Amino acid sequence: MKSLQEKVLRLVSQISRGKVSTYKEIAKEAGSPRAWRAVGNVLNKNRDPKIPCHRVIRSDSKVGGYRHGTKRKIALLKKEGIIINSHGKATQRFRK
DNA sequence: CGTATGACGTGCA
DNA sequence: GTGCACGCCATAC
Repeated sequence: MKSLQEKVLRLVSQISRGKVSTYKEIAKEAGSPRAWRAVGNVLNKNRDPKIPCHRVIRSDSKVGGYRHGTKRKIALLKKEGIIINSHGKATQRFRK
């Protein structure tokens, strides 16, 4: 039985560049549709350089937060090709 | 073992 | 449309 963290990290690392996913979707794919809370926690505590955690946004299409700073996350997403609205929303498509 | 926290989500005023 | 409050899971202390 893999820890939630392992599943989450794996799914996040599977996200293609230029695309984003949501905490809820990841939690659902991880096997716990109600664990989006834990998903965010895992990513926060486990800052892995090989995990594009900045590609994970909220279900509202909002960028959400980032351990390094939300601004940083937005900048990375923009570099990836994701367009962020003035309201902090990712107008680009999400999921893989 | 029990309490508190968190990069959240949804509902209601 | 905006703001507040409650609910939820897993992990850390």
